[in-house]
Amino acid sequence: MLFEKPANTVTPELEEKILKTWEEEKTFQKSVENREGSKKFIFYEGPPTANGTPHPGHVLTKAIKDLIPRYKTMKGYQVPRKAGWDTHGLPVELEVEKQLGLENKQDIEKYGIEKFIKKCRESVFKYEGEWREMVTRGGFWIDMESPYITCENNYIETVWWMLSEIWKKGMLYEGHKVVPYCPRCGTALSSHEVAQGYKEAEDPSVYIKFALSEEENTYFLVWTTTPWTLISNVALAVGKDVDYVKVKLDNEYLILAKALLRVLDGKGEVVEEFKGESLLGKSYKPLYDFVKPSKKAHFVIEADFVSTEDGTGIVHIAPAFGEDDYRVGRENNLPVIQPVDSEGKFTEEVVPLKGTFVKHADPAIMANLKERNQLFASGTIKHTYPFCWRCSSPLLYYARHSWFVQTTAMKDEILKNNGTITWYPGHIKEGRFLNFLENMIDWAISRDRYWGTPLPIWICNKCEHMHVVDSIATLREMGDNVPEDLELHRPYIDAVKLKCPNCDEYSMERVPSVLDCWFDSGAMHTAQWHYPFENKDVFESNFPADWICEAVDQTRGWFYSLLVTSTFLHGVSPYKSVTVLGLICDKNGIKMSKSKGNVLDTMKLFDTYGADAVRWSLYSGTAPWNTRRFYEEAISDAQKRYLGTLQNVYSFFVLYANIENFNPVEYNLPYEERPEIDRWIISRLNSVAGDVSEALDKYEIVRATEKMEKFVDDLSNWYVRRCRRRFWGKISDKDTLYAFTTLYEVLVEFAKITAPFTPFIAEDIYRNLVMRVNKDACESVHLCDFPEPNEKLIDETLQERMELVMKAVRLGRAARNVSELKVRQPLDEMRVTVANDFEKETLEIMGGLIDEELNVKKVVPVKDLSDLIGYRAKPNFSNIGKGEFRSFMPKIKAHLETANAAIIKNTLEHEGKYSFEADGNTVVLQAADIEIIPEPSTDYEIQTEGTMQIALSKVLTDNLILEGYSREIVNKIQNLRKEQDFEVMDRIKVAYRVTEPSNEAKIAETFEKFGDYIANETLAIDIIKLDASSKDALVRDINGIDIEFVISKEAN
RNA sequence: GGGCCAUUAGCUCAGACGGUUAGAGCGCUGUGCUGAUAACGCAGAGGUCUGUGGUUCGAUUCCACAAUGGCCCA
Repeated sequence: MLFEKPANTVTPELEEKILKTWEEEKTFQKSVENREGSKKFIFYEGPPTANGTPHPGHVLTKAIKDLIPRYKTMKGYQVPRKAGWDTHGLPVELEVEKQLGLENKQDIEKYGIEKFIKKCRESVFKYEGEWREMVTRGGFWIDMESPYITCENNYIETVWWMLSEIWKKGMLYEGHKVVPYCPRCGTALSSHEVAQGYKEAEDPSVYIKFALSEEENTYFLVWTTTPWTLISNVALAVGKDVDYVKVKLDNEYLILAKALLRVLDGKGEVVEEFKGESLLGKSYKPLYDFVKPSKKAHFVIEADFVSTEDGTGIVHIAPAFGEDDYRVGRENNLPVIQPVDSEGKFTEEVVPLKGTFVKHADPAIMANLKERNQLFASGTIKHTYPFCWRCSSPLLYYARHSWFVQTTAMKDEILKNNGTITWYPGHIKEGRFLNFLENMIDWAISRDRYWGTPLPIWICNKCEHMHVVDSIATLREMGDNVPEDLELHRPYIDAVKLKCPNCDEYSMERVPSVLDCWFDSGAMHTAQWHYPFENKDVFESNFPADWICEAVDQTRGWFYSLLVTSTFLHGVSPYKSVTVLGLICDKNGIKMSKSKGNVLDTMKLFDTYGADAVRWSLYSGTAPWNTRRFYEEAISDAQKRYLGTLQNVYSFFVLYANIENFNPVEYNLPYEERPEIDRWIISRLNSVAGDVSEALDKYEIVRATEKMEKFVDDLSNWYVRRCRRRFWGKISDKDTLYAFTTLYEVLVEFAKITAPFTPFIAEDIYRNLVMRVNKDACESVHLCDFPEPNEKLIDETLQERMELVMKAVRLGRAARNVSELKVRQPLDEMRVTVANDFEKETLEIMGGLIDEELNVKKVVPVKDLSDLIGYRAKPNFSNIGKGEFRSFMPKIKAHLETANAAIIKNTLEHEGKYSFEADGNTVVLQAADIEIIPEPSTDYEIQTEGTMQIALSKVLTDNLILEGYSREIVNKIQNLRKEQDFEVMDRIKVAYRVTEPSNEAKIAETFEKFGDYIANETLAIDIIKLDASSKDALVRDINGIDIEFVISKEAN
């Protein structure tokens, strides 16, 4: 056997075998090395974290991130693919805390930071094995032998260098950030954690009166849901353009927004009206003076977030306890009053409430204000409020000390660089991402935690001199006794003291914070190469990335941190284009998540359906950025629809090629000599090669898969189906040789097209069909070039003609279906309307395909089918019954039924009415009085699609009936051969007997006329008629006539 | 509360720079093929293209508003 017989269906075992070959032959490495010196296509791998198991979402990401680089590689680019691991951060710490039974930071410190960090480091690669397995099994090619790892010294050193560069630009500063803070856990929460904890809550809703300093008996009316923050009030904010009113109520004057007068319940009288602008700068008497403000406070400022939706239009500002408050506080140079400790309790400055949890202090504060006549009204409000996802404590927005990168100073640059990025889908660029960038705030990069890149900031404990260390070398230079094998993590690095240039002693200590791990991953464009300490040229030739791809949750994550860090360091975006992937949901559209228990086990899917099927199901169907429903049926569907069909064609080819011992290398047949249908499928192949390239160049993956599925369908269900007989012949026959050659070429080239998508089946086809016969071929399909469409072989006209033929066949099949005439029953003719000479010509040239497929004697092109369509006229009874000729109804009916309906139709169309004589009267009927019903000829079945109409002759002549018997007999004998397990090439003897004597004549005539045909088709060397029933006989129904058959193998 | 996205057949999804009759796969019903065969083909039924307004000769497509769902942010 020249070729190995492929399995009927794709098996996961085959994939395992191919994986082994790739590993042994280092195919992936070669695919990169072979392109040394070629133009590069730069791809950056977003680092996953290996302390969690891979999720179907990761499989989608990996699948897309594998397709494009494979494609680009085959297109001639060199595509290095360095893997990466994200290793720092709170999730790692939480995992370890859980494992050790630690509950909070105090526990960790008690346990010991050094031990804790060691555990974190061990935990980081806990699931690396599962990741590797998923990546390998899926056929995802990425270099996991030399990944970048964010917790390695080299990586950290580059990050330090980046931070010091930012510092040198004066854009690294120390400040406060209002963060959602859990007072019980003693830690700030990330936005992701906060989002998990929103709950419906009931809080106080109070209206407070703030007395103006300059005007007697006049008050600002202010609304708040957090009375405890009033102690920290430093300002009131209004909208500049908002309308405010002064209302006289009893003996007091209240100021509030005009639009919110309703809070007074219609009481009082408006005495003055003005814009918010005129209130700016007015001072008022503070409610409390527990803490003396360090700067000017207690006056009216302007803020853009003041709304007139609720409240009073005057907003109480406490910069320590609100993000907006903090921001306007900075803008207006207001003091921060922070009399609350890290457990959420008032400090001793607030004498009467000292030690009280702030939320519990609300009633006392309200009572106090009421006593002082400063409480206008109070009630409660239901709203959503964030709670700690771990312990359910209400979160406080709390100003914490933090280090910042002043991203706002680079905002214009960052926006400009976003402008250079091509986003897929485009709306992210101008929508979600731009929106996020425009609301940019400075990046709080410090975390008061343990397992992370330590901030390289040292401050002198004597003179507060600050230095940001840019390298290990500097550290050694400035540090005291830095150990040789220094580990750059806490607590080791904390012990390093630097020499203060002012004080001339080792009095500089590192600030205790670690770095936000988003900065780590965002630094990969530079840190993965340990630039600038080494690899200068490598960095330069690998920056920026041509393309990156991650899921939509990275918009505010990696996409942002990459862009920001690169804008600071290199002035440009680190990626030119980015594909944003949608969420993975289950069959019911519910997000797949561990907590919901609806996560599919991808390894199991790989083993059941094969990685190719999983991959194809992820590429096809819907665009990558849409949410994708991922479920088992979708994968088996992809397998059947695409891979199964392709596999079928492939095994069909091998079956017959082996019988004929067809060796493709022995032939080189000119295309122009081949039959039309061969040139057609070759033309289609070349079109598809072009279409797929065009689509992938624009990252339009679904469009590529659509074209490929259509091609495979055409190949199987038209080319192979129509050409089956050709493959049964001998290759000494040219037509058969052409067929083998053509199908061979198509399969080989198509394997290259599908290689980036479904690398396993592609490799199997290629290795079997090419490498077994051609020792000089590339040693893997993945080392081949992607097929370039050969314009000379694309024959648009031919493709158009074939479309027409297929359409006619479709209509013919529909006609047979409707009239219940199976294809085995030969029919006389099919008429096909043609709109022009091109169509007429097409039917003349290619009508043979239609004849055969539909089993009709001839295909006749016609201008129209008018001679086959008649009409029937019928009175519209309800209409006529209402008119003046109602008494003539029986006459009208009789007349319309007998008259020539075509003439009536014509007359109505031209004159709008129709009249005739009845019993000496003229009956005049309007168009609405007559229904014209088209009545096709009973001899033909008519079908229409677009402009094409066909009429299939249904008339069965005696001869056609006999021929029908013969086809049926052949069919039944073939089945018997199969039932009796005869070989395809076995010669047989046939004996038959008609059970009903009255039918004998018909069958005798059939054998007389078509006996040779029957013998030929069934490889029968002898057909005899039996007179008596035989015990071996099997009865078969031949179009209503029972015949007993006895078939036997003829000994050779 | 804000931003973005989606809403097309029973289900999963394409699509149309606005134009005769809006497509595919699955499912369903019918049927065919039987030298690719525990595979496969074909046909049919099935749609007020979420709703309401607007622009237009013409809107499922463009615009506005609304409803529902999703994501992100508060």
